[in-house]
Amino acid sequence: MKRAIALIDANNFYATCERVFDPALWNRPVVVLSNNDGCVVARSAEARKLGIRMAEPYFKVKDLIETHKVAVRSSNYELYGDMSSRIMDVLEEFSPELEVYSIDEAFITIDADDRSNLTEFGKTVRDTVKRHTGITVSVGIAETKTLAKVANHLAKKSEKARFVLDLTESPHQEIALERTPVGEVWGIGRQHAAMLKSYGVNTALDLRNCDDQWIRRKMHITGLRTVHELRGIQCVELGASPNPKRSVIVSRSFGEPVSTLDELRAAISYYITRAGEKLRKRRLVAAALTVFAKTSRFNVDDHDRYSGIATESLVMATDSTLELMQSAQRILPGLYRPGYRYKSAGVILTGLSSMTGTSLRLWDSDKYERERLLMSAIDGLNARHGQDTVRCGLHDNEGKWASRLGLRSPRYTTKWDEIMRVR
DNA sequence: TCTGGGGTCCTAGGACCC
DNA sequence: TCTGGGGTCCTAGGACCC
Repeated sequence: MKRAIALIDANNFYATCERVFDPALWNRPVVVLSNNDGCVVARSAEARKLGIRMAEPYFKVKDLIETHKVAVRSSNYELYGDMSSRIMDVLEEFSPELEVYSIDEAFITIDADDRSNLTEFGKTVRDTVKRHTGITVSVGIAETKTLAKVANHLAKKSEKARFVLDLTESPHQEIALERTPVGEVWGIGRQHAAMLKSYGVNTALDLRNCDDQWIRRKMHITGLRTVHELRGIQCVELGASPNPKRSVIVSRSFGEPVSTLDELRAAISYYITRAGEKLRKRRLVAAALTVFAKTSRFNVDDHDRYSGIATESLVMATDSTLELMQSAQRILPGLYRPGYRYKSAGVILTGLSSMTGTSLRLWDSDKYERERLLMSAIDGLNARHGQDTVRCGLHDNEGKWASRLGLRSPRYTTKWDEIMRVR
């Protein structure tokens, strides 16, 4: 049986989520901002046309936004996450093999014996997702993930083809590759794109025709895989779903810069709390913890720039917020340097493995068992009464470091008191 | 004044071992 | 003064992704 891969990717996902719950936004351009209201991370088609670019700092486009009455929202990840899982539920019905690649896209494998039907299949997928969730998706179909990405990219630009493109037939494939700038290929970032262009490799087709040895030398094994994928040779397997996570990261940039160790302690406490919740939700334990704090990367003067990082291996892998917090507070002073204005910080948990009970603890097992009961009680209370109703630690939950989230829409689907009202 | 967050994979280089 | 070879494991940092 011949198989093909389809990439399904939501169009302007965050902006469309906002519109689904606030139909007045359909008549206006919409942008969604990142945490701390820092950058534009999603734009409706109209906002895109105004020249607002992806990842552009908000303050740089504020005037443009006001002039054109663009609707602005802070990120509402609870809402987007919930909409995302609804889309994935629909996709799962179309294929047993589903890889959720990001919040707004997924790969599925499909039976490609009857090639004439692939475009129709794509349209059915798109229509069904639209009907069940209100979200429009694009569908790109090809022999490998990288080619499916190319197909999806072109499908997005073609409302006429109703956002579906099948590239399994080779003449279409050549034309598509020729129209795709090399920097738009999945896996080719800014550095590699610039390098390739300096050698006259400008399109995806040029890249496909490059010499293997040369690619290996210039872009290592990952670059070579990309080139093979463009030739239709599958190198990037469909990930098992859900693929196990290798790290948990919680980091934020601060509302305002902070300078004292105490303020950093409070921020790190908050991040550890979030990280512990993530660990327990995924039923994982961590064997090592990293803490970092940095000044703004936009500081011009070298003397104003600093980035401190420290890692500690934990004697026993843990998911206890208390243990993680003790470790983090222990190593934080080692990376702190007075005299800097810190603009962001975070924690990284690594050495993850699944929770298999506590019987392997050689010592402190009673204490750990008590902490586990405590954690699950706290998680339960917070789930019912709201985040941080009960929390661990000595530190204040607010401060200059807290992020700004001034323009967030209600969490319509996950919070009872923010549910939509129909008058 | 104001510039996101959460991930993955790969490589180089150091520590350490026999 | 001369100064192996092969291997593993760990970490830091780069490049990339959405």
